[in-house]
Amino acid sequence: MSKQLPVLESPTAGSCCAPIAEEALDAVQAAPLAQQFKALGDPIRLRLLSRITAAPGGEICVCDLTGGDFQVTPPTISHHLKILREAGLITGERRGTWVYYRPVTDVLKGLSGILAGQ
Amino acid sequence: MSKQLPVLESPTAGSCCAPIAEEALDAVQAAPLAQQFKALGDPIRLRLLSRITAAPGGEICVCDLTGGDFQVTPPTISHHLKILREAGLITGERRGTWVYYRPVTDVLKGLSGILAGQ
DNA sequence: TTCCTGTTTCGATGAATCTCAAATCAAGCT
DNA sequence: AGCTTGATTTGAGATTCATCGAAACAGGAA
Repeated sequence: MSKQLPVLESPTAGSCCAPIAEEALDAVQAAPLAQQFKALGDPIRLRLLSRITAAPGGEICVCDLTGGDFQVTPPTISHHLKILREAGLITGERRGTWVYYRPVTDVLKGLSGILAGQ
Repeated sequence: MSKQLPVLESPTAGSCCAPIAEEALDAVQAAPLAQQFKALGDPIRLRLLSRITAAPGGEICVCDLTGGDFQVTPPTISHHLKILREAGLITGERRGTWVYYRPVTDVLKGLSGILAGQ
């Protein structure tokens, strides 16, 4: 379910993507964006994404996440990773025993652009 | 409760603010950021913020929000505006009969920078 | 094959959230 | 004062979410 970010076409300045500052969102446009921001709206998920994005090599093993200083059980970690995955913010891949996650930078940059005001 | 965004000092590249790509967030740093992203994680709030940010003159009257095409009652609109307000994303001011809201652009740009990866 | 470690899914529970109707507050007007 | 309009707050109902323990699944090693 790798839902792509519906980057809004900017009718005026055709640089990148229309931020909320230029034109009001309708219900259809707002729904997927809200899902992505909601995925970011949890301290644990924000820290998980932070760890994934800051990881050297652009990816991180789940074992380095569950063993971390998060005060939650592995099932909870997995639950939060799933929400980030379903929002399209990260992707996961199993290689042998371990599962590796990496950020979807295009989606993150898209959200950033929407917030930027340009 | 106009909570300022705790812009993270970047120890390495001292350009603006440390995005999640550079250093992992700890629990203390993540909490206020999560509150702000959570405030964005609702379609109605996203559309409200969009309307506010896109408003000519930089502000908009609540009467132009409640009368809009949102399929919710005025109390619900007011509830969502309060959440955006408490997250520090907008500010409201009463001038006579009507209440006007405007975005807190610094906070929005701060969130954008955190997502941008630089 | 049988174990063992790592990860995800399932089921349940308590907390948080969204929405509305009713009540309350704020400001202007008669 | 009393009345009207606009906006918020309160209280209640229904839904969603976060978290856990237990179970199931995936892959490697003995």
